[in-house]
Amino acid sequence: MTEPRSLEPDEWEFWDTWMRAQRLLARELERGLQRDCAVSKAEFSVLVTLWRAAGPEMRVGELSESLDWDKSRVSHQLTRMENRGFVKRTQYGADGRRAGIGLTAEGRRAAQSALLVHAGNIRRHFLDSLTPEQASVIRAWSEQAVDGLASRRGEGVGDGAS
Amino acid sequence: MTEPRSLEPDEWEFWDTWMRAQRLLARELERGLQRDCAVSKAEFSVLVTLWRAAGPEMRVGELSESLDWDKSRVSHQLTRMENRGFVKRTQYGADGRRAGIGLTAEGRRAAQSALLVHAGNIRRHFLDSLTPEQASVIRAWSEQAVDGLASRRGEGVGDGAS
DNA sequence: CCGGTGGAGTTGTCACGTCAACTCTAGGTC
DNA sequence: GACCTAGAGTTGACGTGACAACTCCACCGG
Repeated sequence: MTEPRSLEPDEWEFWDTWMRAQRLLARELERGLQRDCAVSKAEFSVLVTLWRAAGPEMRVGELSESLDWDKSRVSHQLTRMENRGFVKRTQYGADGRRAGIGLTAEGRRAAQSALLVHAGNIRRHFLDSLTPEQASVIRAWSEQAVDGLASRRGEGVGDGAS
Repeated sequence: MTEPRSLEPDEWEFWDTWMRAQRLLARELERGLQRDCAVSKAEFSVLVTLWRAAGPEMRVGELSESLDWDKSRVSHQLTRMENRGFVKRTQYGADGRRAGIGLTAEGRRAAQSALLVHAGNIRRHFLDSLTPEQASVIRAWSEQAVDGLASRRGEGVGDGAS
């Protein structure tokens, strides 16, 4: 009974609609960001993470973990953003080559305005469309889904034994 | 009051968790497909669409519309899949160069097995994790979101004036 | 001092996705 | 017939994302 049986038409339709909704929402938000701020979704994530960070600098590893991105992905993204002038890499130790990552002035400016625009779009396209009941149900599902799926990747949750 | 004000920390957390859940779910499903069937998400979409189609052939335009993908995206994807041996392009008219798209035998085989595996994964990671209440709320949200967002792209819904 | 091992970052390669520019054909219009 | 336009498909450039191979340095044991 555990073997995969195909889905009912009803279930397929549910799944399709759900995926489609996500895609449309993501698309809309990305377009908004691109149109109003000339910033991509990936750039936005990096900008905001750096902007919200405690200090003026972050290490690539921290960024990678905080974004839950592959390290190489972060590195590639930083290269592009360095070319655009949003971030700069600085040396860490004397001769060590560990790089610190910091926002440039333009990066800070972009982060601020993008954050504002994005917040507005999230509110308009998502939060405002939810009834309180929907919000609480969806919130609950999200949390349980993250728990269930994240633990599958060895993130050290629910390890149990000390 | 319509001007974008930033989100409350509470709302940001909600949004982050929700996005994270989607990302993890999508990642898990894509990995499953890749691991068990050696087929990517994009390939899967094309395979299934062609497989479910009425006739043995489809036009690029139909595929594009059915998937809600850019035509150039479809074309690129078909080129890759043609190289992999999943689909083939055939000529349409005598000398006209409009291409018909069809599955190869291997494409049909891949479509079948991928469909089965994917269905199992969707059930395991998504459907089975939902309480009936969550299912109905999420379904309702999806539908309303698709309506709201799709109309924004001139898909001919709710145009009102004749 | 030498070799090994492991963590941090980078780089290369390839698939995916978007946009704009292009080609080819068909169907007007004169 | 010559021109023009519209639609269908393709192509190229570029940003994005995943994965594996690589470089550097630090540390550890001999």
